[in-house]
Amino acid sequence: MAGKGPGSAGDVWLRPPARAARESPPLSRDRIVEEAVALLDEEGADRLTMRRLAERLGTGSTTLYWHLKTKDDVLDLALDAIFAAVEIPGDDVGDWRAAITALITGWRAVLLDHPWSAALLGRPMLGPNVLARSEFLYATLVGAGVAEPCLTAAAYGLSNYVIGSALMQATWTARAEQAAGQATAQAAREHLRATGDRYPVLATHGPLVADGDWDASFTLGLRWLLDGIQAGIQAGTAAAGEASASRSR
Amino acid sequence: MAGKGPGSAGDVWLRPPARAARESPPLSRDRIVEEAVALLDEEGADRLTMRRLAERLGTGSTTLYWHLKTKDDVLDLALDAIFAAVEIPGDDVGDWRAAITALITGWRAVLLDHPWSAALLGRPMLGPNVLARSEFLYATLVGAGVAEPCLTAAAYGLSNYVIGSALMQATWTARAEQAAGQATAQAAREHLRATGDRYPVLATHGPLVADGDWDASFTLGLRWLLDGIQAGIQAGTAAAGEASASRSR
DNA sequence: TAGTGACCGGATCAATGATCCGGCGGTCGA
DNA sequence: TCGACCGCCGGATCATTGATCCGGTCACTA
Repeated sequence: MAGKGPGSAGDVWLRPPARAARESPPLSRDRIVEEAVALLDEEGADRLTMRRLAERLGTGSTTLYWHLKTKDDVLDLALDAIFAAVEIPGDDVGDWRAAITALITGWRAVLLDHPWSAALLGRPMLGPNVLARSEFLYATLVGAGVAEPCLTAAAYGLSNYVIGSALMQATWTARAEQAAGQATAQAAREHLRATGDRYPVLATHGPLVADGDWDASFTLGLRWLLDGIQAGIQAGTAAAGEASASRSR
Repeated sequence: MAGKGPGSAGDVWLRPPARAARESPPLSRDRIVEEAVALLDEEGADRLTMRRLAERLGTGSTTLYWHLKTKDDVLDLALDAIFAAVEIPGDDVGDWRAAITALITGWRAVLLDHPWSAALLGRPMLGPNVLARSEFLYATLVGAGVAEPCLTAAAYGLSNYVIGSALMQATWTARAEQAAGQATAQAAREHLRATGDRYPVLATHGPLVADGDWDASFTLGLRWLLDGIQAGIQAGTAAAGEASASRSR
């Protein structure tokens, strides 16, 4: 009743302190994204709200919209931000297989470190961090001699494989501290056992019966893909050599 | 003003017709899911709301909650429902590679036919349709002689590969009639060209510069995986034979 | 004929994404 | 030195959405 309107110069105590008197810097886009990642890590994707994010930043929720257009921006930026942790192999690693293995492994580790990221993979990833790592992937493949029919297939295959693997594992793996995942996996096991007569092989050999070694399976599949790519290189060079030989003849 | 309260027996014209007089059956869970799939196909995932779904079904939104517990139920059921269209190969197909190729290809086709499904892959898939196809996958692998270290890796690798591929392609592919996807891809190309100096290889060989042949790349990667699995079989039998030989010796 | 249970929906609630519009305070030019 | 501009902030508010309360209708049965 005493107020003359929103933000009117009422009692000093009701006004926010001057910007200079605050401890925090003036809220950059980077700070928002950083806090968003922290919030996502701690509470999961469905708990990320503009209000909650603003609260953690000590600002009003509407302020965020000055730095970002929509909530999707936050998610896109957060998704790209975590890829900064993926180390791009230097020139000191051995062959191209080692380099790609290192990159893909790091990619996977990041996705699993931030389980919420798996659900966001269904959006265009055009951030600088992601692009830089894709650039390295392509460059390494090209440097290894992978030619165009196989090049796209190799890059796609590797990317899709990591993404799919991380998505699946994040779906099923229960972070030790979170009970929900455990409950889901447990219920799934139960469900499978209950209907075991309908799915005999799944009930015996399937996943979930005893969650296998994700890492080992991933590594094995990755090796298969790399073997295939390598075979493609040799076939390509052989064909090229053959062609040049026949041409010179 | 004339009404005595919600649902009170006012004018006949205001009351819904008797159930028997209606044309549609009494709204089963199956009918809801069927309509949900149609709605998702036509308008996409973000346009699926309980109200809109109920409206299409000619009922009130609250009625849906008698048949389903939450909206997630709708999504889970819809996701499983589309897999009914994946044909499980019969015994007449040739070797195990042909059978698995057929299954995986069908799996992929379904995911691409319903682009909204890609975004839902991050949830436990325990529906009967999905389980039946996973059962077939495992059974075929076991029948082909894939032993346990490779079995999990093979099943996971194949599943993850399809899922990742479909997710990526659904993200980037523009349905011809939808402008949004075209615009995104176009903007992405533009973006890549603009920052081409930072990503030289991507700008030349990368995707997006000229969207490659998704099908061919997918097929190639699938062949690599199958080759790896096949090699695993032979190595496994060789090792087993060796072990038994050394044991018998 | 009275009662039971499957099925339906208007009104309503809380949470959320997004926007309107006004306000502060530092800075820059005159 | 002063006043106008601009980058930055936020209270109040709106529309939408998922979900629930509670009462109503109807077919069927005893």
